[in-house]
Amino acid sequence: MTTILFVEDEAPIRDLVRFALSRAGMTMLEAGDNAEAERLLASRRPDLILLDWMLPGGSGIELLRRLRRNPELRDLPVIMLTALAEEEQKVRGLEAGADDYLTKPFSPAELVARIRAVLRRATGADEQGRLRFDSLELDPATRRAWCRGHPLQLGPTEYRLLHFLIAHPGRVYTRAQLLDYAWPPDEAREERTVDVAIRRLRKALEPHGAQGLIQTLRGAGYRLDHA
Amino acid sequence: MTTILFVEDEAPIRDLVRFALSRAGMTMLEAGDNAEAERLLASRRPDLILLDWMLPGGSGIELLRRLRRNPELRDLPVIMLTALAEEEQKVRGLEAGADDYLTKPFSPAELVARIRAVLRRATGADEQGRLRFDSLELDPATRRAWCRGHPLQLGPTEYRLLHFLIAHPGRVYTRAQLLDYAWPPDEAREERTVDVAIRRLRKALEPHGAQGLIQTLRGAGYRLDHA
DNA sequence: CGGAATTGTTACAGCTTTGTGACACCCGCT
DNA sequence: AGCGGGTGTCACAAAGCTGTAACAATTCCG
Repeated sequence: MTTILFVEDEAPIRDLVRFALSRAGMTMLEAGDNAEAERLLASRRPDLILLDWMLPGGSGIELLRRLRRNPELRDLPVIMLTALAEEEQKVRGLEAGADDYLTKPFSPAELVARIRAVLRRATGADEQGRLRFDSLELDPATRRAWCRGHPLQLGPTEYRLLHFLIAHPGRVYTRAQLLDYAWPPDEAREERTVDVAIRRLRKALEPHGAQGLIQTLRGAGYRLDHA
Repeated sequence: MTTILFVEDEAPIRDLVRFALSRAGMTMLEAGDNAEAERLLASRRPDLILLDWMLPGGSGIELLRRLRRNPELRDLPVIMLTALAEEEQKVRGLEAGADDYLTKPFSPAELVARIRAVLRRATGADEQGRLRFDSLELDPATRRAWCRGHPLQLGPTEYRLLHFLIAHPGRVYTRAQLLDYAWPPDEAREERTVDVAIRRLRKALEPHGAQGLIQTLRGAGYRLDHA
């Protein structure tokens, strides 16, 4: 489920956007100001941040700057919301690292379209929101995955792991990173847990002729890459 | 047959639109004001609402807001009609959740094009406004549902749940989302409530040979999909 | 070549999640 | 007030996953 954090002080606009998002199959986290947003980000990680420019107690750009300095949150796509009269600030927003901007007033369809576009850029999904790599395909909306067109039977952990890997193909991740990114953030887990999950995932791919896609880098971690 | 509800107080414009729609193979329901529109919506479900901004006895936006709060009607696409002089109000229409708007005067071709575009984006109901998936069929207008032609005996909750699922087939929804979308928005409910409702719905489908249509995704939620 | 470190593989116990039936409550109807 | 259908919650049963440990295989390095 795609989760959007909306930082906006006016409640009616929040309601409206929540409605538009829910119709598009997304859920919304809300924050009324920067402080609240940061509190929220400490515990939850949305897929995208929708940030109003004008906020009580510090403008949105401040939050944006702080985000970009935080290694954990740096990759979060941000869409800035500006009123028509604030045209010039839009520029500053983009300079500060926003991925896109939207001028109020906007249509729900436009909002959703922008969000999808930005997310597509950020995650490498195609027009339908599907992720693809080599002979693999994964659809977050239906929570299904295929290999050469054959549906894969994946448990929750295997699915999350494949989802993460396919969204970041080619990169090497240590076991610790994978535990961070593809596991629920609850408690501590043995690093070898990852090995077993990788094994289970490989086993699920094998019967469909996808060998060697998940590579081991001795001493470093794992990587999804062409065989 | 696509049915459009046109809420508009000026008869000449109604005639004009009725003509344009009939040439495009659509039928039109008419209402002169909000009250009449709501009376109509109680018994019939159009595929789209064409809503004039200026109405005697309450502006169109009021109806729009009330629509959006009604779970049964929330998915109905709405196109707002505004006069050129009301340009700025169009903004408010979109903010209230209209899917598109049209500025008077407009050409018949433009009207039909907008309607088609919006309908394409909206849910996949057929010409009679019925929803279908696999062996299931559901008619929002009469609030009835069938499985392989056999009428289903559903309580209100089961009906709303099936309605939502069949309108969004294939997608996975968490228990929290289902509570949001298929339950009255009153108060808090236990998430396990969804399990029980799903169970009751499954039980209602079973006798008619529809097993496995409602799938459980461990750790994620439920999904309506081909077995 | 031998040993150490790293990773692959398997099995299993425990735990979390879900299915299921029962029950009490609410509400509209008679 | 009594009745009955519908709904939310709880408790228990069942199923499915997952983490861990233990052992095998592989790689690395001297």
